[in-house]
Amino acid sequence: MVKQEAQREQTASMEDYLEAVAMLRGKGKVVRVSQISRKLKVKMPSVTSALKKLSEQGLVEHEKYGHIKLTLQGNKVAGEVLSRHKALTRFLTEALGIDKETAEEDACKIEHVISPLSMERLAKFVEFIGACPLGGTNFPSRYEYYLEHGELPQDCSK
Amino acid sequence: MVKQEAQREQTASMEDYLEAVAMLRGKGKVVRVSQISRKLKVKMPSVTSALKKLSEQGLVEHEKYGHIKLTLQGNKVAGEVLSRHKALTRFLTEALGIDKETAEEDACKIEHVISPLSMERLAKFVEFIGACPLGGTNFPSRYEYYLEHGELPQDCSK
DNA sequence: TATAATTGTTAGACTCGTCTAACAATTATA
DNA sequence: TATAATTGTTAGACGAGTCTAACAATTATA
Repeated sequence: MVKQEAQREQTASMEDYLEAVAMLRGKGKVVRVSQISRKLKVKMPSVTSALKKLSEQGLVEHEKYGHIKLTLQGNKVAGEVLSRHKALTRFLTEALGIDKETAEEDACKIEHVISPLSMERLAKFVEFIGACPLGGTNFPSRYEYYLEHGELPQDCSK
Repeated sequence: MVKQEAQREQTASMEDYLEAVAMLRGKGKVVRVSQISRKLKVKMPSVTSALKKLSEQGLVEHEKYGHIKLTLQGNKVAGEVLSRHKALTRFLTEALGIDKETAEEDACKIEHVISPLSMERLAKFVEFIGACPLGGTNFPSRYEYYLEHGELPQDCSK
């Protein structure tokens, strides 16, 4: 059995690059340095150098002038970042009523610094107010109920 | 009339130093390099060098081996950071039920990256769920009402 | 008060992530 | 296919922020 590459914590920047690759790959086609550059608003040499670093860490496959893809490991990390991103965006738009663009920008920053606990609670919070428009009194206690039991209190109006 | 020093955007680090000075000053006494060092978990030379930079920007007064205090300008910036910090902490503890320690840590990070719009909405959100425990149906529309009119809908149960 | 302990500063190294300038490869097109 | 346009890479500079090591000032104490 081969020893697993140690799972390193990534910096905000490196998480951004991984996330960008995942997002661009989503939109069909091959991922290009120029696209990442545009998306992250950095110059191409910055992308090249980031990809080199991520390759060395086994998170990305990238050969000169060639295709860019995430390894299994890289995919995992990117997926985690992406899921934080999505939950944050939902919270900002759906709970706080922030416009899509600002929400995306904020999510892009906060996703790198928020703790797992807060992240999890935030996601549950979004689920909760989506599912339970908070009929009846005492919102906090209903939310607590949801947190504890994992399901909505009986008297949630739809 | 003397030309005002241009208001510079601060980095997360510099905001941390300003905030630390404001917080430590709050706890009575004179602010010391060693305290800031402990609070921010950096070595003393890092503090010295940050204070030098902030002095040059007119945000802090600090002479060698001497006292450390915020200028009017510095006080303003620190106050803004601090208020974001407090609102975020309240949200995390009161709305999401996060423990104080985690909430503080997260607030310390998020305060540097969140947009003014999201910040304002978050603060209002905390106010809202504090004031209005969300009796009646349809939480989002009530929150909208609050955002638009600046006061609670009539049928908020206390 | 002499000495030890603490606190603070300076100098300089290092990492990270960005950039520009120059060049190389690839792709599109005249 | 020759040439132009685009895309990508390399090399090296730079700013920000941290650190360690060495030294200096201040404060506490024997």
